[in-house]
Amino acid sequence: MGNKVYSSQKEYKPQEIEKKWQDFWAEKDTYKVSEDAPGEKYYVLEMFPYPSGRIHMGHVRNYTIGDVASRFKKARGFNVLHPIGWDAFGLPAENAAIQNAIHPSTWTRANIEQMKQQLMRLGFSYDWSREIATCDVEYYRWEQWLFTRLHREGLAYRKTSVVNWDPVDQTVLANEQVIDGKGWRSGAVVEKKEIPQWFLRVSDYSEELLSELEKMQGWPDAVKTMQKNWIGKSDGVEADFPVDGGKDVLKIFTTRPDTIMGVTYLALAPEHPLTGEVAKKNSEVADFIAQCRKAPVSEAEVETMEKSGVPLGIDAIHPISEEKIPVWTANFVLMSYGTGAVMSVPAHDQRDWEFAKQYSLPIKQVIFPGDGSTFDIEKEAFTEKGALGDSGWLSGLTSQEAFGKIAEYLREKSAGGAKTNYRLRDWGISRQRYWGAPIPIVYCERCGEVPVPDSDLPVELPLEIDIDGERIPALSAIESFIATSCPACKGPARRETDTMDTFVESSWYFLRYASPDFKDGMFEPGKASYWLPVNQYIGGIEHAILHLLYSRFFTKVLRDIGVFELDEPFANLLTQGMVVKDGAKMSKSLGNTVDPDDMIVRYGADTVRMFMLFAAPVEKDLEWSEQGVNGMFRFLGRVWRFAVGFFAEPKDEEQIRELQAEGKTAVLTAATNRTIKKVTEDIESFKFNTAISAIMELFNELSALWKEKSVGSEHARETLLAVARLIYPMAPHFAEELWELSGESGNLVNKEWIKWDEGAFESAEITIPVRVNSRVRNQISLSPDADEETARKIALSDSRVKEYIAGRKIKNFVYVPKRLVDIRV
RNA sequence: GGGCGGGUGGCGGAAUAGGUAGACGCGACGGCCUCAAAAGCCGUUGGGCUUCGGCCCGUGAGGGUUCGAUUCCCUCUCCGCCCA
Repeated sequence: MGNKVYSSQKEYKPQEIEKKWQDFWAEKDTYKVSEDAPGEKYYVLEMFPYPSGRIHMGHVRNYTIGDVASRFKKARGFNVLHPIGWDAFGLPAENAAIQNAIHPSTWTRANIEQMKQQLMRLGFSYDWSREIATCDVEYYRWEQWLFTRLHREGLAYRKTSVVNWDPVDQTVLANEQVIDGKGWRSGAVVEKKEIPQWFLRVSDYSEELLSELEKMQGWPDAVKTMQKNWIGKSDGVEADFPVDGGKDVLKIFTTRPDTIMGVTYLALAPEHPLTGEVAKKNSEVADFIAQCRKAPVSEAEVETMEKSGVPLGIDAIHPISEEKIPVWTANFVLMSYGTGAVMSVPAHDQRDWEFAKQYSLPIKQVIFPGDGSTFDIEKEAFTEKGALGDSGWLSGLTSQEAFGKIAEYLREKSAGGAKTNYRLRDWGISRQRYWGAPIPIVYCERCGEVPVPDSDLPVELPLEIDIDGERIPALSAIESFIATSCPACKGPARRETDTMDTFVESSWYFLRYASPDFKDGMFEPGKASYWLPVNQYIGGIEHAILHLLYSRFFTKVLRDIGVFELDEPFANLLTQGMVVKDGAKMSKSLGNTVDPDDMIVRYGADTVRMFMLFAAPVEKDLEWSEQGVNGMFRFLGRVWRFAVGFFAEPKDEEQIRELQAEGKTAVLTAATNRTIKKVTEDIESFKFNTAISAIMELFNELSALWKEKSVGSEHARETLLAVARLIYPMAPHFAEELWELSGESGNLVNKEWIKWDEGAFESAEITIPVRVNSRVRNQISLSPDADEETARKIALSDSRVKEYIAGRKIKNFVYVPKRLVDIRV
């Protein structure tokens, strides 16, 4: 480049420098990568953004972390893939369309353009040639293709199910989109509704999704625990309770089969088919069902709400005692978990106990404390395990023994047996919204549901539509879209009008980056094999469960249907903390957001990046502080002015001479090498805050030694260049400019990582403290490998140490090499 | 109710195979520069005492192990997140 126009600038002007380097990088296609480059591959990925309009500080933090990792790995010799794209389908685009009479596509594309410019202004090292947007037809067509394969394999199926229905947004909500019984966006009270929906059979993978977690060393324990709890494996027993005088059999699942002799009633979910059957003749039951329809459906809320129920007026036969057990329906039983029917044992389950007390149902104790003590069952349920009593032939067994015996007995009787249950449910992917990928299914009166054949894909989302938010599903308004012919019989048919959950797009985008323009499939297998798995994935903890679990599921499904051989998509995962201000997460509703662009204009991207990395450890929440940002700007300014002065001005005669003999050259060299080692190790392990403080310390030392003229210019230069190279992954524009100012050849972006010399800081003498009775009394100098005898001699001859020993007898002497001496008298 | 994480100066945070607590930065205070301000520069900054040499206390509370505990163990307490 040779453009030294800025070297005359005494003041640090990040805006000019940053523009210059961003243009340079773009012009040279610096970050474009291919599979045939030298070096081991390394795939760094940050969770792609939803194009909401503008980048927020959470993005800046996320992408800065990824950028440092990416630049660092590249300098370390890896062939680094660092892509970005857009999670471009979703409800906000549609809401914006309704409010502002703008098409979701137009709105989304404009946002992408704006946010892309913002990302570029932050100097991120993305390979923009791989940019994808999930609303591109060429993207979602492959998702549709996959859907038809899943359909063929029976992994995508349609069933009627109870859903959380948001009456304002007119859409189905996932459980986690229901907060306190209200829609997360609309705030409307959520209702229950039964509609046919498409599901993906995630539950088939429960066991593998769970057991693989054990092997995933590169994931935080917190995330693994959350997924484990979400999958919710429980070992128990399934038992059949035939309905008295009928053909129906009620299947129940319990993790406490040992309490089965204490069952005093059964409880069915209000949505259970038998409950519905009874309701036809029993208005009390019918009223109860209607009432429950308005109640919350999430497990957390079911737990805290008031329990209620009504008897169905029928009995079931206990599979072991053959006694008649009354059947109730109760609001705390979920149709979506287990079988929608539970056996109630008030004596040994607190919830059943409370329900029994409320409705004066019998409480029968069958488990007794193992130590022979007594327990007052009238006060609360006895929920611990123990010994069985009052249980017929099972009496005397321990809870543990009874588990196996009962499972075996039921199996022999063909009335149940041991069973493993998972809390994880199949993934409902139908959304009644417009702005999403159409589900590629055609309904034919003769042939039923028919997947769209490959030759007819993609099923393009029609762009001519008036979105008013009234018509739900939105696509049902477009007759030209719906009306089609059956791919099988060519007869008249109608298209599915639901679109897919946007989590479907984000479950495989990391594969598409390997070959974003591939025309013959989701991705080019050879390229994907080269790049995958993602070596380092970075994103918010809020995606710990759904996104990460679905992506793992997709990866396994692709493997099992023979598309791509991979078990787990993300080798290492980093979950960064939130950006908070005044103690709360930055959000528009709280009005505590800070616009990254404002900060870039005022301080420059390098300062913002550095502040983000410095202010808190990556996994913790980061408290935004403009004063902190300013502090970082001041630091960069100090380095800048020092460097400009150093490189531009003639060196003082005295400092041009090397000052090895009488100066502090060795001290500076040692500090430089020690810092290179520390920063390297810190960046490797994502400890950016301490990496930056180490760089600051080194610079402070350089600056002080230079000012007091105790180091020569050659050594000062060495340290200054080290500072530039160490700071490069975090503040790349700044570092490149310093490098250019120095007159060194090339650019840091192509330069390999700086090495250190261990010998430079293993000095001949070190200083360690001497403590007397646990108080530091003085420092002594000795060789790092001095033995205890030597250390003792030196320590005891120290005058201050002597003073504190004061002739007393030494009771204990401890010497920890390189650490300290501790004397007890 | 369960699981996970955490409590260190006025603030963000350093330091844990047990070994000089408070690195680095923010803020604050004092000074220099300036007509003034901004920027910049220099110095002080955990608390209490001090004969200015230092001394004592101090990492949520209490106890334990140890020559030595922010770090390990036990009890308690408070906060955050996830799940129920």
